[in-house]
Amino acid sequence: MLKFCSFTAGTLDTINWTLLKKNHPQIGYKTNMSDQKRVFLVDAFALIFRGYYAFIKNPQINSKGLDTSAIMGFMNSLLDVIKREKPDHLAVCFDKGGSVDRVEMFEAYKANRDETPEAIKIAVPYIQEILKAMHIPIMVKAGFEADDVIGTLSKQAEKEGYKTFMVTPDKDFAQLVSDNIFMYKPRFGGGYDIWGVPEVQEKFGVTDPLQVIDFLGMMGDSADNIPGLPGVGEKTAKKFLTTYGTMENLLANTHELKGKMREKVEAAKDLGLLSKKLATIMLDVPVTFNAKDFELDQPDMPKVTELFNELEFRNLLKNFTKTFAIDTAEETGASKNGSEEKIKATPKKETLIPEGQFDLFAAPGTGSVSEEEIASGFKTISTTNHFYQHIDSPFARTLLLRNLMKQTAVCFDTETTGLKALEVELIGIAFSYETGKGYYVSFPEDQAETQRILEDFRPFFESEIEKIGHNLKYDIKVLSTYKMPVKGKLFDTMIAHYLINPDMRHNMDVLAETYLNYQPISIAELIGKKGKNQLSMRSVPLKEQTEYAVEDADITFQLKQLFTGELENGNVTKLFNDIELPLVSVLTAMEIEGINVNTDFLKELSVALTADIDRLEKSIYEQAGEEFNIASPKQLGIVLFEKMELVKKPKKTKTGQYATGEDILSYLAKEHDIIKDIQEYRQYKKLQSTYVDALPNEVNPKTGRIHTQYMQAVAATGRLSSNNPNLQNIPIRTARGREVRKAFVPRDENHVLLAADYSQIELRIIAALSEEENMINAFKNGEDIHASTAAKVFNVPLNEVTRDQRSNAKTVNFGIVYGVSAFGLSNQTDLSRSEAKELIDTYYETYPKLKAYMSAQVDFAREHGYVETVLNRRRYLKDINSRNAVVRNGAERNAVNAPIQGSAADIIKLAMINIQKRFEKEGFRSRMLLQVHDELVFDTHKDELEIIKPIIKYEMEHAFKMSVPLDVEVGIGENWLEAH
DNA sequence: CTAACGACATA
DNA sequence: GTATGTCGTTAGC
Repeated sequence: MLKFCSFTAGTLDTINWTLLKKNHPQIGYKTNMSDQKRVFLVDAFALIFRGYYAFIKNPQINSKGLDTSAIMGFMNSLLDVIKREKPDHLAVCFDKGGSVDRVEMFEAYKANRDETPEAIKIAVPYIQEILKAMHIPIMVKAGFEADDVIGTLSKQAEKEGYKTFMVTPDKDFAQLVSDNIFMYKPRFGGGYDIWGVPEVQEKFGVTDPLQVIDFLGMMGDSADNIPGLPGVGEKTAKKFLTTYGTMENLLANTHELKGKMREKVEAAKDLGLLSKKLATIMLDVPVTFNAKDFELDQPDMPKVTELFNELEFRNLLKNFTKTFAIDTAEETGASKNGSEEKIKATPKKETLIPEGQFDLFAAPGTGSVSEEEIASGFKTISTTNHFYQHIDSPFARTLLLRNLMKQTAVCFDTETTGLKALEVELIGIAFSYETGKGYYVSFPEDQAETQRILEDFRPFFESEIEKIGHNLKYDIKVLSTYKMPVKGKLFDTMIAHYLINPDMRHNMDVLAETYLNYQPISIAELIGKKGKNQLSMRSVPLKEQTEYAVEDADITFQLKQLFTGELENGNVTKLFNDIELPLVSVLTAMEIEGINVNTDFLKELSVALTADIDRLEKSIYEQAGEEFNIASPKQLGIVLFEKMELVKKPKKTKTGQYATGEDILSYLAKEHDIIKDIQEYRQYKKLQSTYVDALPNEVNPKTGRIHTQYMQAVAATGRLSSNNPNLQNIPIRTARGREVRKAFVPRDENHVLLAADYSQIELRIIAALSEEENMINAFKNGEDIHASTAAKVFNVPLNEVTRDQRSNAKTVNFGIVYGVSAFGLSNQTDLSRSEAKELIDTYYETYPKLKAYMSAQVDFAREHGYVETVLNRRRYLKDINSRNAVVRNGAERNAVNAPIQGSAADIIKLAMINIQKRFEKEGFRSRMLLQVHDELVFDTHKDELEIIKPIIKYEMEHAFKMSVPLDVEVGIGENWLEAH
């Protein structure tokens, strides 16, 4: 068999040169400029870690629950190198047992690194298996780090006349760079940078790459725990290097330094020399560069295929086979270059649309795969044939509408001037109803004209045609400000994916990359990063607006086709169609409605709070004997525990600060009166900053009301969440906090606020699901469940239950829902650890079926990899079979909690949909305003009060039938607090 | 200017 | 022990 390296130099030159020019016009290198032989040494762990963290927000979990992120990341990088470079010599270097020498020198060396993530640990054996199958040599030397192995091999290869490329993102390697040794730094998402001597000189401000060692020694490296010189960072290190050249020279001339810096550096001379040693890559590892061993050979295709299949690396396998296929083709002379081969695989269609010509009926072409795609692994707009048309004349709009009306399903996506749906202006709407094809209708700044153009499309929006979108709630809200209703069935790809995998993120960019292997134009590229200097979409040229907007609609349209099947696979189609999609409309209506807030009242409240805060501040300063920032946990910790020495052994947080949380302070309250003041101060500060002062700023100037946003695809259990502002965490527990609720008032004097609460819904659900008769009967008899539990657990008559007993029973009842542990319970109550354990044991004896149910949930999760709610909403628990007990226990608590919290969420969502339906059917003037997990709040017209009250109660109590009755308490008042 | 952290508000 | 979101401080870019 021939090898990769058997191509003619000419062909390779051409390909690589084009790639390089495309990605790095500033770099003059090619990896194979001369006839010199090339060897690539790959730093395995660095690439594995990098790959793992690249996927951290979106871990790659295969159907067996294996986290393959690290393997995938590494293989992508490796394959990318092979594909680009066709190296003739290549080896992959691993660490084994860390560096014996360095640890001898400095005990803390790499000591404070976090525990290696599980996914990385399991990755190594897989990767080594794959490498073996690919016939790629693996270099490991026990007691040495990969750095040292690579360093030694590079220098040996250089002597033998090779050009060496060290494939690693780790800047430490810069010290090895020479005329024949280069760093080859893979970039995220494909591409790479090559650092030769000039690059190293520039990046580190050195004349000789060896000075990189001095540089690292001076500034230190927290990842490797190289201490460095105190007070010396990047800037100072560069300055020193320019002046002194080396660490030794600096240390010999410290008398030239000034002030504090001189003191610090002089005191740390030994540390400096040690740091330099630690940063030095060893060049005398007992390994030998034997060119023959490193020659790249043909992979064992069946074996690699088997491994990739096992890991479910479908795209990677395709990619791998493709790389390999080109090579054989070239060897046999069947094809001269890669792109020709690709074109054959996906022939171009005949339909060519002349630039600028208006053609609504054109079929999209199919693209060839370009070098850029090979580079990043993702398709992009420039590698994909597409037909995106800007629509800007009345005639074109007429034609577009005519075509839209012929469809059964159309995807649309609005472009606007910002993120607040109810305050933005419409800039454009993209439509797509066919893969690779779409249209962009743009709107002028003149709002009257915008309204007129939009009216052209009213027949479409009001039609029964299915509307596809990504986060449709946003688009519908924007259109509502132009009085344009959106009717017909909806399909929201964001919500579809939320049901397919609730633990993932659902931005369209991620979905496009994951499901379509396609990287969309990034919004940041178009209008800049958010925050400062971000441009409006209006400032983007229409041509680019069209490409960006229609691409989104096109992708969304394609995702819908895929997700229809995925929903079916997850058995959540019904949940999607019957609950989540109808809920989109309900939430849209609630958000548009908003709630009335008495800002004058809040202003008064703020004044009162300020007075109290000032008083407490003075008192605290006096008792502490100094002024400091009480809001800074860091400063507060020092005052309490170093200056005042309130306690012998203070608790520390994970970052080494003194812990000053509420639980610690309550415990300390008996030690000193200052604690009480601090607790009060904290409470009032929180109230003022988060609620009293913040809420008035959230009032929409047009409506005079507060419009929260409900996030429907965030909480992994199926709950909603609320933000901008969060109205699901308005205070209620403390007297002072409760005042804030008085600010939430009815829309006018003809209305009152109505609040309807499920009583103990989660406990009722767990009672019903577990079929625990003892608990079910207590609910059926309308007993106080916590008192009833106390009576049973402490074996006393119901009417003799003490307050403490009830309180402890209540804590256990809640704990059960969260997945109790004795440790957690004893923290929450004044019980000791063993008392807590005893209480839990008795509890399980009292309610034996509860225990059985919980175990059954865990078993189910272990077997199927997920748990589900009463409406089949799934939560996947990848860690349920983890060997790490802490991680596994966490997953087990989720297995118990998710179905309960999630079923409660399902039930209130059902109730909301049914209530909204009846409101619309009967034409009530009352409105549903807020949802707070187990509570709904309404603006109720006084005339409708008596009709609506029983309707709400009935719909909530009968939303879902269980063996336990649901109970809803309804309250009415002139503000939210009164309504409770 | 941004991100991480600690603290704390709710169900 | 579950699920969230927001604020002020602080460290790092």
